This record gives sequence, C-alpha cells and structure tokens, in this order.
Amino acid sequence: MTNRRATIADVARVAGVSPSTASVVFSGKTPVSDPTRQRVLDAAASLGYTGPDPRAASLRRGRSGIVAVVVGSSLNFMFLDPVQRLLMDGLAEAVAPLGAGLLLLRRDAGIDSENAPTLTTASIDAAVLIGCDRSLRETLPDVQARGIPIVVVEGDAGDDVPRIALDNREAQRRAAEHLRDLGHTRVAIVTLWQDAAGTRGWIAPDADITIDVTRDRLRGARDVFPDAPAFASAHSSIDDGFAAGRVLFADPQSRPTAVIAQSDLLATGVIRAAEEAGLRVPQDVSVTGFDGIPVDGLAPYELTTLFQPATDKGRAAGAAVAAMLEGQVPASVLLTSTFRPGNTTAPPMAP
Amino acid sequence: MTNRRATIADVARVAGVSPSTASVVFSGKTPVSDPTRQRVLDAAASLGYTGPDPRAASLRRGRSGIVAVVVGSSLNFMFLDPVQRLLMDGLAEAVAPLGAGLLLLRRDAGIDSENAPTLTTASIDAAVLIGCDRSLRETLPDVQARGIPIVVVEGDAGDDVPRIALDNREAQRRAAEHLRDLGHTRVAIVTLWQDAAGTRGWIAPDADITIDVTRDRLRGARDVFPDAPAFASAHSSIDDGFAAGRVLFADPQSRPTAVIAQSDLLATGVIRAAEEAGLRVPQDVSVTGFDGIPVDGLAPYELTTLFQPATDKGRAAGAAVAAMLEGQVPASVLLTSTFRPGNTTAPPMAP
DNA sequence: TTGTACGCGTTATCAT
DNA sequence: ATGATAACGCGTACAA
Repeated sequence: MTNRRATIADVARVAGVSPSTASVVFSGKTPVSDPTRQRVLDAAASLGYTGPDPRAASLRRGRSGIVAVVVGSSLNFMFLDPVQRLLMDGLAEAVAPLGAGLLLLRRDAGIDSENAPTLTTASIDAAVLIGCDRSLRETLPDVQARGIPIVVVEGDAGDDVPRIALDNREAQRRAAEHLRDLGHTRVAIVTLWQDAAGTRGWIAPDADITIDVTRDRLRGARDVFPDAPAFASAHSSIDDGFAAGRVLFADPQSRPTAVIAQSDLLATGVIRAAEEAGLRVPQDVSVTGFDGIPVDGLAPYELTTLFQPATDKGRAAGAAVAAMLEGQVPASVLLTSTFRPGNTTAPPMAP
Repeated sequence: MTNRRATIADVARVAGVSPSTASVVFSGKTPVSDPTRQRVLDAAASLGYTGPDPRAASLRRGRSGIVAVVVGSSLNFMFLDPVQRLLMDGLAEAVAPLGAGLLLLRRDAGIDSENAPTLTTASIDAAVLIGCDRSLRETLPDVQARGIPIVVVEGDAGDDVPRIALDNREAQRRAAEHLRDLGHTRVAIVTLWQDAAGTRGWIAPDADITIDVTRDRLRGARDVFPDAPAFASAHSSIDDGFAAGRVLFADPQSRPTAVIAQSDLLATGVIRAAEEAGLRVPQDVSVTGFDGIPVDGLAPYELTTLFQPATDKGRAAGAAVAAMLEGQVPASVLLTSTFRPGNTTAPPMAP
C-alpha cells in the first residue's frame, strides 16, 4: 500500500473519464453532464481526493493567488497604528475578489534568518509596499523583471511604480492655516519617524528627511510656520507623543501655544503631557492631529484633525493591483484628507 | 521576438551546461566549479533570468514556504489587541528560519467574495489558527487530509490538533484570590467577547460560553467569587472597557469594590470610567487586568495584572509548525502567566 | 563535477 | 459534453 496522495489522474481513472474532464468538474470552467460529474465526485470521495493541489494549479495557471505586503520590521509597531490596520482591512477586502490573500513580508527579513522568504523567492502575483526605503527600492527591478506588479502606498518606489498617496502637504498646511487664523504664532511640530531607525529628538533645520509622509507633512506645516521647531518620535503612539509633549512643555517661558502633531495618537500623547504640565487644552495649548481615527480613550476630547480615508487607501492599492494583473497600467492615486475641527484648538490666550 | 520569460533551461543552453548544473548554481545544493558557475551566472544575466520560478520550485519541492494564519474577520480589531500583535511577531520570527512567510486568511472570507482564498485552495505548508469556532473546525479534516499541519492558539480544534494555550483559569483565579485576600467581596467581571458576534451585555448566569479564553478566565474568577456578575464586551479595547465600567458604576449603591477585567485594555477603560464616576483607583475601586502589556497612555497607573508571554505564544506556535513539518508530533504547549501586582488594587474602604 | 531522464499535478487548447 | 495532448519550470536520483 502506497502512501502517495491521490491525484486528479487517479480520480479520472477510477471514474472512467479523462483527466481533463475530472479537472473541469472541480474547476467548473466548462459544463459537465450530471451523471459524469457524479461519477467523478464519487471517485474522488472514495480516494480521499479533496481537490486540486494548489501548488500544481498555481504552476499551471501562472497565478498563485498571493499578494505580498511588505511592511516594516515589527508587526507589533506597524499594527499599533490604526491607519495601518484600516489600510490592511481595505487591502484584504480588495484582493479577496481576485481570489488572493495577503502574505506578510518584512522589509528587513533576513536579519532573522538566511532563508526568510523575500519578494523574489515567494510565489506571489503582486506586491504592495507600505512605504519604501532605499534598500527595498534596490530589489524592485528584479521583482519587476519577473512581471510582478508593484504598488506603493505612502512612499516613492520609482516612477514606474504606481503610488497610492495622500495630499499630506496640503492637508497639513490646512491645519496650520487654521492655527494661524486663530492667532497662533508660537507653534511646535511633533513628527512621525524621521528615519528608518526611529531616532527621537529635535529635527535639525536643514535635515534631509527621507520618509515621505513625515517630510511632506512637515513641509505643509512649515509652509505656514517656516520656523516652527519639530520633534521627531519613533512610532505613532500615545506614549511617544507624551514624551515629545513633555519636552515641548518643559520650559513654561518658551512653550508653544499650539502643537501640530503628525498623527492622532501623537496628538493624544501631547494632550496628556499638557494636562500633566497643568495646561488646559485648548485654552492654554491648542493641539491638532492627523488621521481622523477614533482614539481609544481620548474622550472627552474631540481632536481637531485631518481625516484621511485609510481604508480607501487599502482599497485603492488593491484596485491598482487588480488592474495591473489584468494588464492595465494604473495611474497613481492621490487621496485627499478632510479638515475636521474639534475641541482641541482655540485662540491663544492674551499674553 | 517572443515574450516568453527565460527559464533555467534557456540559461543552461546559453551557458553550455546541463539544466541540472544551472539549477545547482542557484540552489547551491551541490558544489560547482567556479568557471562553470560564472558562465551560468553570466548567461543568466544576459537573459535577464533572476532565479527559479517560485511556483515551479514549489511544485517540485512540495513546499510553498507559506504558513497560513487564520484570524478573525477584521484585521483592524484583531490587531487592536497588543497580545495578538506580539503573537504575530513571535510567529513571524519563528517561521522565518523555515523560509516561510505568513499568509493572512480571514475566518469568514467568502462573505466578501466567492473566490476568496481558503485553507484548501491556497498553497500553504501549514496553518496556525488563532482561536477556532465550530464552522472553522468543520473545514479542518479536509485540510488535514492534505497532510497540512495545523496548530491552534487559544482555542480547541479537536484532539488531534496541537494547542498553544495559556493557564487562563488558574491565572485568573490568582488575581481573584488576590482581591479576596485584600478583603473584597463585591466583585464584578468584565469579559472579552462571549460569542463570535461580540454581543455586549450582562452574561446570563447559566450562559454556555463557547469562546475558550473568555470562558476559562471567567471560570477562574468564579472559582473564587461564584456569584460575581459578568459583563461581556465586544473587543479588547479601552473604549469597550469604558462602556462596561459605566454600567458597573452606574448605581453608587450597588457598585462593586473591585473589577476583574479580562484584558489590560478593558481594565484601562474601567479605570477611566471609575475616574469619570468620581471614584479613585485603587482607594474606591480596585481593578485587575490581564495580559501584562504596556498600555499606551495608562500612566501613572501600574495595573495589577497577569503577565502572559504573548510573543512566546507565537514562537511556540511556530516551533510546533516546524516540528510537524519535519514529521514529528508536537505536544500541546501550556504557557503560564505571572501575577504582577501594581498600584490599581487595595483593600476596600470600610463601609 | 557534470549530464541524462523523468516526474511533480494540473489545466488550456483544440479536436471530436 | 468529453478526450488527447502538451506544456507549466524545476529539482533530483542516478549514471558517467
């Protein structure tokens, strides 16, 4: 008695039909007469055959039904960000109709293990990059040479890679203008990561920031407040915002009257730091966020923020992938954020 | 001019070697003389060949390098839970040496789309189930018939499926004993989801809870406080804990002097609700959590909680998968939680 | 160290 | 509605 698993050929033999007919019974690509179908199904059942081997089907079809998502190194920090979570949901939803699932690939895999899977070694039909740094960009030509569609979200992967992006600069500028219109002049900025390492601290005025989101939002803020100091955090988290806020509010003399945070989580942390310093929000300090996501436990504040369609970003990435898989050349997508006033901004108090 | 992609056979032909030699140059399974290797590499470069097609390699090897992770429906809510995030990190880390990546599969895919990928249609080497409900359990025999190893984390998928579990009941009992030893008698419980739908509300005394984590922790608490009322939330989130806390503290007369929350996030929400109700923690109300994860923005409280090795859960699942792929039969793993006293529990005030 | 020969399991195409 | 044929691209005994 052999242990070999039954194949569709075995099923066909037992059912007394050709392999192609048996195949069609499972794929449903072509009509099959009821009696024939039943014989094939019975044969399959008697052999314990439960359907085509996905690996063989994948080779034959030239499709694996897998879309890679290249994320930062730590899933823990990556998914700490609600925007990323919603993005993933939108993406999952958008690739499901393609019959595809999401394969998580870490950008710097290989530090863990020599043979960690990569964009070139995994059976993937397409790849979605969440952000894109230099080292990743260098591996892309190989992937593209294989004819694998690539889409990048919130990043720049070269001109031939379609982007799903946000109007980060314009949106952030709107928030800054709002503060300016309220009368603020002493404004500080709390930014997202300024580099892959997540170096915390004041950003040098002439710093060349390579993280697109961070840079673009920073530019938007400085379009209005050119000299506003900026403090970089490592992650988009309340704790990081809190730490940054403590620094900003350390000196009562020089403290800002308004803080532009590059994410809602950071803004929440800044608010906490303000409270700790005995400052009232918005009377003593105004705070703006970015993202427009519900922050767990932020009540009773309602953040003045920019709402971004995070789930739509994922959906757009999925749609772009779908289009490319059908041979089309999708254009980049620029999504827009909506300014949403809350109760965390107000005019500065008279000095 | 044909558009066909170059194959390893083409490379071999151009290099003037046999296909097997060319193959070996890429796989490194067998030593190859330097001159030969160079010729192969040159030929590959000239043809734009960037390595073996993963799909074909996968069929030939019988391995795809993909481990499925079956998660709940919404990635957003799933990854809201820090425990799940750490679990995923541990899992990713543990499967990387296998050359495997993680394929996210949603439990109820198919509501989105007919042809969403499933455990049986995707090219996977193994599957890790995060929790397991009845409908999922019913699909497992098909998967097992294919010889695909399955591991379940925090759930019951049948006796032949190894489990990675926590000493939920014992651990929760320890927290309850702690409260009892402090002198508490009026204790309420805030639980995780009581069913797949996430029905919020008081749990009927005779309710038959099918979610293992929730049930086991509830039992642990009731081992000490048999009559403690329990309020179920939908997600492990601060907001859900806040909502539950509001209910618990609604009536000043009958309010509990201590609350056992089944997660740290829920506990945090309960604390916020207590503050809102004008209750001091721990003087007026004691609160215990579960998980031992850093809660973003919880400071200055330090939760009295049970620390669970979340990352290790993921690592253990990965190790079990690795063992099964090598033909071994891994035993189930029971991890233990550690009681960690904080500053959120104290004796009840004299009445 | 290199080459030969074959099979992995399926499915698209075309003919009947 | 069904069947014959031919790939899909690779890896690996085994022989030389």
